[in-house]
This record gives sequence, structure tokens and C-alpha cells, in this order.
Amino acid sequence: MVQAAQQRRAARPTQAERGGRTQAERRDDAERRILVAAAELVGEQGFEALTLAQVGDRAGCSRGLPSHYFRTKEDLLSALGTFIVELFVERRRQSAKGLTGFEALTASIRYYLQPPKQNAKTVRAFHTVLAGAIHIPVLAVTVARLNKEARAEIAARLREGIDAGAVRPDIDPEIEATLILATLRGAVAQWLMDPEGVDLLRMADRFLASLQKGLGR
Amino acid sequence: MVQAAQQRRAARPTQAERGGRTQAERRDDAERRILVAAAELVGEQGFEALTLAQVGDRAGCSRGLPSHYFRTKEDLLSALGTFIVELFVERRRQSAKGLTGFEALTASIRYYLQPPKQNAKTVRAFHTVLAGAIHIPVLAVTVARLNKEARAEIAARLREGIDAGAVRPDIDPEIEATLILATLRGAVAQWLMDPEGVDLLRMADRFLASLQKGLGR
Amino acid sequence: MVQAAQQRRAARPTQAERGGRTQAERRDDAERRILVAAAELVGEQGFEALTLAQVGDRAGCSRGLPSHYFRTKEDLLSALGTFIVELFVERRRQSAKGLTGFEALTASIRYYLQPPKQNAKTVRAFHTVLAGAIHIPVLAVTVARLNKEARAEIAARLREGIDAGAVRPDIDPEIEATLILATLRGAVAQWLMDPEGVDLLRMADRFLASLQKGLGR
Amino acid sequence: MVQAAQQRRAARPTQAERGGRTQAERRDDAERRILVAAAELVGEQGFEALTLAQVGDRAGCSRGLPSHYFRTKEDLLSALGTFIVELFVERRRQSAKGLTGFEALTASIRYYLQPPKQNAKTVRAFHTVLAGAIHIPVLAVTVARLNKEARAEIAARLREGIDAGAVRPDIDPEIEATLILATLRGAVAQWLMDPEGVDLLRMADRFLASLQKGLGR
DNA sequence: AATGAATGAGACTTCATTCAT
DNA sequence: TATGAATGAAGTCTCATTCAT
Repeated sequence: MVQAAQQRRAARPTQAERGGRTQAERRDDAERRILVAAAELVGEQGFEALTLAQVGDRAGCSRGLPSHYFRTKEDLLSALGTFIVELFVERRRQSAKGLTGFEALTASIRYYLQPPKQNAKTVRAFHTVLAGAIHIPVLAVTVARLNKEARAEIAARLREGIDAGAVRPDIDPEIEATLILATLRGAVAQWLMDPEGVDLLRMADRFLASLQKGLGR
Repeated sequence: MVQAAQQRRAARPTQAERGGRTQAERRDDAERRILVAAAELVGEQGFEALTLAQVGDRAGCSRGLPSHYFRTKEDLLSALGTFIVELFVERRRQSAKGLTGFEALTASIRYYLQPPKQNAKTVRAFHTVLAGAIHIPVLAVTVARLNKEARAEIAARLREGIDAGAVRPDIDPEIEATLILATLRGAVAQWLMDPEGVDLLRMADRFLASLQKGLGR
Repeated sequence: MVQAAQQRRAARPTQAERGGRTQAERRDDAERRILVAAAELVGEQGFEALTLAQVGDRAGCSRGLPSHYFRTKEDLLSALGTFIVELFVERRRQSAKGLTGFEALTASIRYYLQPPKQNAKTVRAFHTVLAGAIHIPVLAVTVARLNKEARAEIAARLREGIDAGAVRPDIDPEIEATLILATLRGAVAQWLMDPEGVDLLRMADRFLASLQKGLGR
Repeated sequence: MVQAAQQRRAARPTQAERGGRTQAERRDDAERRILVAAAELVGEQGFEALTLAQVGDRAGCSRGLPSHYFRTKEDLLSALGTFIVELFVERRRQSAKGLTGFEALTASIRYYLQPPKQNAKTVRAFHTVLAGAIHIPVLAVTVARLNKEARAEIAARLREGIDAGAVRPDIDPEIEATLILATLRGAVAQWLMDPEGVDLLRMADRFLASLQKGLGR
């Protein structure tokens, strides 16, 4: 969405350098501030309680601006879903940077099952998107794509592992990827409901051990 | 909720059997019809889109009755969360009736990962409750309790399995139970987003095989 | 209203003496309990906040009974206005029992301007009726009659005072009565708004002194 | 309230004077129209029968605007109470403009006891506020303050009268002020219930005469 | 006669959206 | 472009009233 907006205004003359930034830059900046604010609010209250005016307040701009940029609430939700998902995916990707195969997968899983401290907000917002996908069509699209990509990525790591001889070659990478993703999501979901009663770290240990035993060579 | 209401009116003379029903009976019947209708609608649209008037329409009573019974929407959601959860838990319990230990667990898992046909509605409603728990306090309470009980039940089956010699004795039943529940929930969640692209049955096979290998003796 | 109801059922056969009271007696009793409860509630919350079900609760009978007896809310208000007014008038009358002329008037004024302790509720309810008369037609009728009678009574006392030589004969009793009633009502109204800041007793002293000087001989 | 709103927007550039009005001006104008309309309706029907939508209709704006401005009905009533009281106080103040001491008091009393013709609505609305104060907390605050100020003003006039030698120095201005205010309020209250049967003008004459005799030197 | 279940109208309130500045 | 004023459509909730028991 942010990218789309950038594209929309790409042709315009960059008439700045006199007062500081171009209008396009100012707009992109405001648009991002709005998405960040909206993501926070979604993590705190969910999608339905979100109001456009509230987003404007939180973003430190006028109450009308979110409406002005994103025409309708549905459009905002659409952009927001993508934004939150990308935020989350990006961070996870960073965690496995430079790694491949089973090691990359292990790093990702450890990252996913890390009791989130500073980024608890992001996790909450992300799972809110997953939850919202059940009944909000624009989110369903985003999440369906996300799921497909996430499974594909895990499967790719598994195939790399097979090629590298770290993973048994007789598994179905797609099925295993789906199960792995399921476990990660389900584990964090339980943790969100009861952070004290669910020990994510020990789950990570056990899960990785069982993966090692089940998939490893 | 329904039970509480029945209790409340239990003392009253059941002067029926003569053609008409007691007021209390009429009320309980209507209350249940309302919950059933609400559960359907929640599966279709989610909690926030649910309106009290809509529930009345669907339940075949006046648009004001749901409000009249449950005072506030929050109270209805609370009762509804419990209702849907109990509906779901009850069915699952039936699926493992008469079994114990690892066999009971296996049956439950097969049931859970069965591509739901006639009861797709219930599954959808159930996962809507799980999702709603993130931001609707009254549901959070219900789901937290549900999770605790579900984990306890799985753990109990594992301990029975240990006692019966079917399950390795060196595992931590609580952690394994949490992981198992996580996988089930996460798998169905993915299936809900893409019923065509996610093969629940093959996942069940693979999951059970991996459990057998990881936990079995 | 209570009397009217009694009259309505006066002809009925008094078929009691076997279980205790007749139905008519039980009904009158319940009707009175309802009016008492309603009067209390009116003093606490005013007429508009009053609900029929609430009255039933407070009266210790079913929530439907007030409706059953008084058909509509308007009818209840009508009966209630009369009831509260009569309660109040009766008490004031008691305070001047046996007296006539200026002395009776003095006693009544002292009674009216007594900082009400146990009967604060009654005073509050009474002034609520006066206030409600502005916009509730059935109360307007009651209050208009009350005012007329109250003025007539004060005027009568003044005339008795004139006859007895205690009051100057050149006054207009009607006008003076209206002024006296006005002062009493306005004084208590101010006290109701600020019981600490308005000293009713000193006002009574000063008012009586000024009346003595202005009207006395 | 209106003033507060004006202040809130005072800093903004008044970019009008060019044919159209500032948004702030439009808003203040609408806000005042709403208060005027509400005051009329309150005079006609009282506070409880007042509907926000009704106010919008009468004010010639949308049915949702009163809600939009005043958030809740309670807030509207609060603003409305102050508005009506200020309207009334202001007019009365005009009536004694330029006068001081006993003369100012006399003028005010004459004004107060003038059978209102064109401004009957205002009087009715004002007494509705006084009546509403018994059970509507936000009005109670306004009326308590009003009473205090009104008494203080009358007392001030009496003290000026004492200083000027027109009023006896041995009176308690506070007590007398309370009694005077009581009489005025009570007189108009009776007149409102029965405009034909209560002769305000003769009451004014008699009341002033008696004050002259009781307080004058 | 008395209870309380059920109805339905109407009030308040919240927001997405549109529009004027 | 950006602001925020204004609209109007819902939605929740409350009750007077009616009706079945």
C-alpha cells in the first residue's frame, strides 16, 4: 500500500530542496506514521474497535487524515494487514540472516518462540491479523498469501536440508512445513492467552528436539 | 449460562404436561434458540458484526429478546463463548468415548483434524471464539480456561499412556500437551484460510506418525 | 386513588375471616405498599427515572403488579402525586392541630421551615411533585388544586386572625397567603439544593418576625 | 460552554471576511442555535422528554449534530442549564442597569414579578432548570451556584442600601436575601401553575410594600 | 388475581463518510 | 493538500405495555 502510494506519486516533479522535503516525502512519512499508529492500536484493541479518528490522534496528525489517505476503512485495514505482516516477516527474516537449510529453520523457530519483550506489541498485532482473517475479507487475502509463502519458505529450508544431508529425504516438505507453521502459531496463540502459564522457551527446546529426531538424519 | 438459568427456575412447579409449556420452559427454549442462532451467525460473520437484533431474527423471536435475556451484548458474548466451546468440546469428547491413554489421544487428534463436513459451522465458530479472545475480555476468560483444561486432558492421556507403557516415561506431559494442542489449532487455522490448499488428513497421518515416533515407546 | 379503589370494591362480599383478610384488603394493602415504594423512589430519583418494575421490586411484590393495578404509568403518576401531596398535607395539618388564626399559621410555618430530619424523604418527594407539575399534566392538576387549597387555608387563618383582632383588617388575605406560600416553598427549595448553606430555622424566625410586623396589629 | 468553545478555537486564523465564514464561526453559530432550540424545547416539555434528535430538528440542523457537539445528553443538559440561567440572569441584570442599593433591588423584583409576555418561554425554561436540579446532578451544580450568587447579589444591594441609609442597619442581609429570593421563586412557581388565578402584579406591590416597611428606614 | 415472559418503539451514542474551507 | 465540521445510518439498551400461564 505504501509502495503503491509511492508509485502513484512517482511521476510528480520533486520541487523541494528549498524548504526541506517534497510533498510526496511528507505524505509518505505521514502515511507511515498512520500505519504505525494503527498497528499499535490494532494490537491493543483489535480491528473492529479501531476508528479512523483515533488513528489520526495517535499518529499525531489530524483526525481526518487517515480517511483522506485511505479513502475507506476497508482500504486502511487492507494496507494495515500487509503492513503488520511485512513488519513481522521482516524481523523474522533478519533472525535467520545468512543461514540456510535446517539451521535457518532452527533459528527462525527459536526466534518465533522467543518470549517477546520489546516487540510484544508486534506479535500481538500480527496474531490479531491472523485472527481477523477469519471474517475480514481483505485480511483473508493477505493471510492466505502469507500462509502460502511461509509454508513455501519452511519447505524450501527443508529441501535445502535434504540437499545438504541434514534432513531425511523421504519426508514431504510441504506437509511438514504446514505442521511446523501450525505448531509455531498455535504455541504463540496459547502464550498470548496466558504468558505466565505457557513456557515458550521449553516448548522451543522440545519442539526442536522432536523435529531433529523426526526429520533429522 | 443456560444451566444456571435452568437452576434458577428449577424450584418452580412444572405445571405443564397438559398441552402448554411452563413459562420457564418457554424461556429456556428461547434462550437456547438464541444461543444457537448467535453461534451460527458468529461462525458466519464474527463477533463484532453480530447484532442483537440479527440474532433475534435468526432465532425466530422478536428483535428485542436477545437484549432482554442477556442485558448487554457483552453478557451475550460471554454466554455465547461458553456455549460454543462446550458444544465443540462435547463433540470431541464423544469421539474418544470409551478410550483411554494414547489411543484416546489419537482418536481425538483424528477427530480434530477431520475435514469437517456437516459441522464446519461449529469449527468456524469455535476458532472465532479463539480468535476473539485476544481482544474481547469475556472471551479471554473462557479461552484461558479452555486451554488449561485441554492441555490438562491431553497431559492426562499421555500419563495414562506412560502408565500403560505406550508412551515414553521421560517426557514432560505438560509441554508435550501444549505442543500437541498448538499443532492442532494451528493446522485447523490454516485449513480455515485455505481448505483446498491444506490437506488435513495427510497432516493427521504425518502428525500421528511423528508423535508415535517421538513419544511412543 | 386508594380511596377510589376501596370504593370500587366496597360492594363485594367480605368472604374472609377464614384465612385472614379478604382479597380487597390484600389488594389495598399491596396498593398502598406500591405507592409508598413509588414515593420513596420518586424522592430519590424523580418521576422520569421511575420504572414500574422498579416500583414492584421496592414494594416487595412482583415486577408486574404496579402495571397490573395502575394500568399505565400515567395513572400511577396521577395516583402517586395525590398520595405524596396528601401525605405531606396531612403531616402539616397535624402540626397545627387544635390551633386557629394567626397561631395556627405560625405553627404551620414553623413546621414547614423545620429542617426535616426523619421526614426529609417526604419533603423531597413533595417538592419533586411540585417540580414535576410544570411538565407532567396529571401532576399539574393535582398541584394546581393543592396550591389553591393551601392558599385558601392560609387565607382562612388570616381571616380568623382578623376576626380575632390579631391581624390588621386592611390586608388582602388572598395576596398575603400567596406570598406566604411562595416564601415557604422557595425557602425549602433553596434548602434542598444546599442544606448546609441555608439556615431554615433562622429564616423561620425572621420570616415570622416580619409577618408579625407586616400583618400583625 | 459556548464561551469555552470560543476560547478553544480563538487562536485559529479567522480567514473569513471574504464571503464565507470560518469553520469555527459556523460551528459556534450552530452550537448556539442548538442551545436556543434546546432551551425552547425544555420550556415546552421539560428535560426528560427532550431528545437529542428533536433538538437537531428544531435547530434546523441534522438530527445527529447535538450528539456530535455535546457527546452525551448529560453534557448537553449541563451546557443547557448554564445557558438558560445566564440568559435569565442577564435579562434581569439589564432591568436594574445603572441602579444600586434598594432601588436596584426594587427594580429587579418588579422585573421578576412582571407577568412575562414575550419572554414567558424563558421564565418557563428557567424554572424548569430550578426544578430539574432536584434530580439531575449537573443541574444541581449550576443551580447551587446560581442560588449562591443570587443571594449574594441581593445581599449586596441590601448592604448598599444600609450604607446609603435606605435600609435598616440591624438586619441580616444574607437571611433577608434568602427570604426575598424564596418569595420571588415561589411566587412565579405558583403563577406558572395558574397564570389566571395568581396576580403577579398585585403581589409585587404588596411584597415591595412589606419589604419597605420591614427593611426600610 | 398475580406473575413475569415477550414485544417493539424509541432514546442515546458512535463512526464512516462526505463536504466546505 | 489537509483539516475538521456535518451527516446519517446503525447498534445497544431500556421500558411501557400486552399476553400467556
